[in-house]
Amino acid sequence: MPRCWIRTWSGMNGLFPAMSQDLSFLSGTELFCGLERSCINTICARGRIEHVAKEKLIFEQGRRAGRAYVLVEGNIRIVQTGYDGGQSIIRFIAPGELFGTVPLFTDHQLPGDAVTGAPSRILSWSEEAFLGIIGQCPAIARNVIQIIGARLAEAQNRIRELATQRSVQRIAHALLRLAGKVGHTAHGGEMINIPVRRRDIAEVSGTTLYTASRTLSAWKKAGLLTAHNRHIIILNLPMLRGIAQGADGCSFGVPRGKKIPKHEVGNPGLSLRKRKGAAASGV
Amino acid sequence: MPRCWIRTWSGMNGLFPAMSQDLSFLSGTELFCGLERSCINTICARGRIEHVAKEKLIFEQGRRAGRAYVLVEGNIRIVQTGYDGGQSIIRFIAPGELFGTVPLFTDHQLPGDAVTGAPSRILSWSEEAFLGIIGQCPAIARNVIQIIGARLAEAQNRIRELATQRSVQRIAHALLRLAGKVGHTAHGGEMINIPVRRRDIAEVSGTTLYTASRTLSAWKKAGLLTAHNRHIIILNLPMLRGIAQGADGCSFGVPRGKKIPKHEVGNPGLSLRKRKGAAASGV
DNA sequence: GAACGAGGTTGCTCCAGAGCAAACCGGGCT
DNA sequence: AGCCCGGTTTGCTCTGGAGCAACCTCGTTC
Repeated sequence: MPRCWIRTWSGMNGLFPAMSQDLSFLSGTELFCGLERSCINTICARGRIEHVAKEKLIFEQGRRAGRAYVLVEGNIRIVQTGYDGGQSIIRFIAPGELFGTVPLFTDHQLPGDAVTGAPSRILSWSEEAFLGIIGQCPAIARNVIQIIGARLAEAQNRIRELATQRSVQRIAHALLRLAGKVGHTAHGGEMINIPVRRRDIAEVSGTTLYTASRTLSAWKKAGLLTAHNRHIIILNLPMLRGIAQGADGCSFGVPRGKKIPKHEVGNPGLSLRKRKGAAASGV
Repeated sequence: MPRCWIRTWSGMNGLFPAMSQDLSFLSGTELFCGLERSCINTICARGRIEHVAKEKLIFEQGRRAGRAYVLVEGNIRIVQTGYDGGQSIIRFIAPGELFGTVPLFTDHQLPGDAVTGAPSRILSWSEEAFLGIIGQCPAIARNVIQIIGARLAEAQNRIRELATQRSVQRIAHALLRLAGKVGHTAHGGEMINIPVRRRDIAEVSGTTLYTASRTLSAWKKAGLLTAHNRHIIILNLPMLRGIAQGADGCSFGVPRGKKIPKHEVGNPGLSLRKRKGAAASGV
């Protein structure tokens, strides 16, 4: 886990020129994929590095987008808030990922708040610098298209899920996506390397805190996963995949109030009337 | 309305080289925006034009993406189908729009079926040709990023809507988006220039045929819109916007079975307990 | 013009899950 | 140690809207 070794500032301070930092891992990231090291170094030198404490705001929804960001270390969530407070987590950003950059190409409106979930290191460029880089380096332009394209495909999958699946499946999908992104085998399972609250789960999967809590409780009880404070470890990945696919499995439909009639669990019969369904697994 | 003057073939036939067609309007479209005419002509000459009858499949979900398409005339819907039949309309394509192209940059998996809703003319390029064009013409590359970026932003809005709004608001949003895209003032209202079935409405707004039908019926009854066979005309745009914003307005909450207790309509009290809410209007 | 079929409407039932309240739990700070 | 506070759990209630069935409407075909 990332450790916070700098925590003297309150907001976004601690600027450094991006050189002489350990940025070698960048060559494997989505944005720099396929570029040669020297090129990456040059590009990095034109950016700057910031250290940010956890639970700090990097940028705010609705503000004018003016920089391109890459997360170097830590994690970030992008949260879109409705005019009356409804929130939805657009995505979690893991190290190596680009963020806050798309609106540079469109309406310059940042689509959500970016909030650190852990002490983080962020590399960023001014708009001019980034556009310059893109102009000079077609490989980066292509990578940007690829990144946005992949996110669009994922978003479309999420839309279909929200429209046609029930909360249990969506929560399963959310966990699987997180595991795919920041998963890390440990403690006999796949551990999600970002501290997530029940509320976060709810906001990525389009349900409520309560439903998320109940669902995870049920899964915990069933041995599908464990969770110590904000950390989730998936113990039975195949089963979770099954649930995500709509194979309601064995009455994991979250026990709620009314007892589930206990004639054999094998094939519940009721609640099998799934709604509609989902397709080609989400990205 | 587009008229089909060629209808001799059954599937995707009627190929023509893209020259000598009336493609002048392309200069105003998202992909070619900002390019000079001569450049557009050259690019078009490298593509081909196809005429397709209505309700025909242009490409199929899951197939390998191999071409970049621009709709010249007609309309198309992109439908993503779940493994068990659940469907969601990813988007409607209006003349001038790019489609089927994003996966060329990612995994080459087409995200849904493309189906014509009217006789259509389609301009398209092979993958190599399109990549060549992009490589030679940075303005096009920038336009592609912009197009995908805007769609991503819209998708994120839809996600939040699905997660936090109720069906009535989502349906209102869907209609407003359609009106914004293919709207055309006529018959004393804003007419949606694509024939949409109730089922289509349901599939863009993430609800069911029944709910969509009930909602539109209620609105029709309230004089908010009219609909002759597949054509919808919005008569009261501001009111519809209000509903989309969550201003539940005056009990347009779809009358269903139980009568709404009729103490003053002014401020219903109940059903005011909106769920959560939406933000900065969807793209 | 009769028959057909796709689409639209509507009554009825029922349940998934939203929403509230109250209790609980654990970590960090004093 | 004890308190505080954010997060979690869970019982209970209530409703939006899914899902079915029956029926209606209208455009197309024979």
